[in-house]
Amino acid sequence: MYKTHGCGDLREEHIGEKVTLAGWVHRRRDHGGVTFIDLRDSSGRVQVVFNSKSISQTLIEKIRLEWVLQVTGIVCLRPAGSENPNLPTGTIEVSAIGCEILNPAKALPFPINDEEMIDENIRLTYRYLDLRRERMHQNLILRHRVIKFMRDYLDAHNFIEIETPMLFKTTPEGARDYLVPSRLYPGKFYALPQSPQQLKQLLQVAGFERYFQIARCFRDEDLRGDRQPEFTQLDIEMSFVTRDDILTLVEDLFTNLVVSVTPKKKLLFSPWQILTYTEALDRFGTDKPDLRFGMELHDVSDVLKNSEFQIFKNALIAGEVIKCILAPGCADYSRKKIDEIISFAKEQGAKGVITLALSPDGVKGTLQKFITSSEVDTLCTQTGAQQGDLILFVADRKSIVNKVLGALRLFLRDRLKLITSDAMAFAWVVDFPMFEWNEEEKKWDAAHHPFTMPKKEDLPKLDSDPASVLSDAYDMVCNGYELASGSIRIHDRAVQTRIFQILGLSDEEIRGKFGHILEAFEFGAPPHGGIAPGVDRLVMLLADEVNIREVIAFPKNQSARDLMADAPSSATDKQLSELHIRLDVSDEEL
RNA sequence: GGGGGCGUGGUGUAGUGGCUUAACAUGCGGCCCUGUCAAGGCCGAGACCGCGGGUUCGAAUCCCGUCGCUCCCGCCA
Repeated sequence: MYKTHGCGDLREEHIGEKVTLAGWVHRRRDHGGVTFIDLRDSSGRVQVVFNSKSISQTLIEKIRLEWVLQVTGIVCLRPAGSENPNLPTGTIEVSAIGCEILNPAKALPFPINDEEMIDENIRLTYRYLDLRRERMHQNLILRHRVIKFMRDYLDAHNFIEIETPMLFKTTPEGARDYLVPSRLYPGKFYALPQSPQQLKQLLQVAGFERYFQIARCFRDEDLRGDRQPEFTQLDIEMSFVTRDDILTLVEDLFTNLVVSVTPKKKLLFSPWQILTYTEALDRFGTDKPDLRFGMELHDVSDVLKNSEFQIFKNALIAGEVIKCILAPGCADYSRKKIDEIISFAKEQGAKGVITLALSPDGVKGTLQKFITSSEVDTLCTQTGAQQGDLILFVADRKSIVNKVLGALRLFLRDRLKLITSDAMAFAWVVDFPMFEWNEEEKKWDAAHHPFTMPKKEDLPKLDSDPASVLSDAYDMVCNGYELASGSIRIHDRAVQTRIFQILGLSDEEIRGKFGHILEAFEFGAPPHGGIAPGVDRLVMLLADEVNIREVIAFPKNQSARDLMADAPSSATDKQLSELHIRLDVSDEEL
């Protein structure tokens, strides 16, 4: 080893010891006769003092930030008054008696000893330097602890971790697959898994009643702050369980994880709330509500059913709804602030936002002239609106109203700073619809995925009224993010085949794409179900980050490129020819 | 595929029609300095303001296009 101790591990108990350290120059303070260097390694930092005649002064003067040094010295108590209370090693220092430069460093493209926000382009190009920074170190250490906790917990609960292949099979449903061309089979492709869904179900057929995996998943869709093309799930599947068995286990896992890994986080609900999908949409306008604050949506179609206000009147005649949220204490909002709200709502798909301000000198806003005082009274009673509140109405189809007000709720959350830091509001959303109508392709899509078990009581409605069929699917949500999605699965060939048919797959496609799993169901498949919490998103929340790139060592940028390695990149003609691939792109595109 | 924001020395910012020979901090190079911890002091190098076109007597600044990054919508079973 190049070192006897970690820089950050030295304490007063080491005083008098001769130690050898190795690490990076975090900061240097050159006073001419004496030079201080803060040496950093993965354990932390310590101040090294160079004032001995035994070390060449010209050598020390050359040293710059991020050079890699090996330093031998004596651990000393710092002179009285020169302690640094901001450093765990602040009461001691290492008086150098020898120093070797292991590797110098060029001038850095951006500072490492500083948490200044740097352009993402540059950070990602020099990701290995970005990761040297304290914040990224802490994030990746946190990620490690989270994953270790999951493994330990599940191991203690008799789960078996099993790896499943990355090279698997493309499926017709779901996200766009990443395809991998096959050299040995011209014109054929593997697909990288969107999730190990089928494999974990087949492991249940195989008798592994409690399976888990820290599983990498791939989806070739556009990126978002909380979406990367490859991401990590804690994949869990269990046999002979009902929905509540899984919810109970996962709730216990996550509750203990947060308490133990990030004790400063406060769990707002224990036990967690359980909302139905319909309830979540009605009350919060989304199936992944942020429950850290109230500001619920109110359906006021009834209160305003006799309104003379043309927009409301027309909406109600068309069978649409009028819903509102209250912006507390915003009755005095200026035209400009209200315009910001309206333009945000329009981006979300609203035709507009109708306002009513309950200001001390009477009601104001768009509705002022069109609302009776008894309507105002009823409105206040029903919504809890108070003097000083601004009421924001949207009238439209229910789905649009929910989407817009749900987004507006989050907009106001940030604008009005409504959230307590460190709050974690976990909840379950259950009873999702089985199918969603795909207007573009005029067919039914699986709302969760096609292996989800419809609710038993809804099975008879599969043919007559697919829209009303609910499924045994559930989401875990937290602070406005979907952190996990799961379901009880179908384990019966006939039901599974029926679902594929409703989704518009031909018998041939069903046989070709899913024959293996259908056949497996005929060999004694146990009832089973599972869930897959997203590791990146969870760590992101625990690390107080707003982008999952911050908790992934080498992420892609928003255009799905790796700026450090410059991927994706061209393949050679030889590679392509071995893969039996001819390109259909112009030279400029290459 | 669509919309918003951003793009100025290595980095972070200021400058939004003439005061600019583009400013400040930090980093970089040099000199001084024996107790600092974001050390300090002095000196110096470093950006034709993402790129292309236009308006104007005059453009970092206004307009158009384009590229890149980012956030959002679509998409994400």
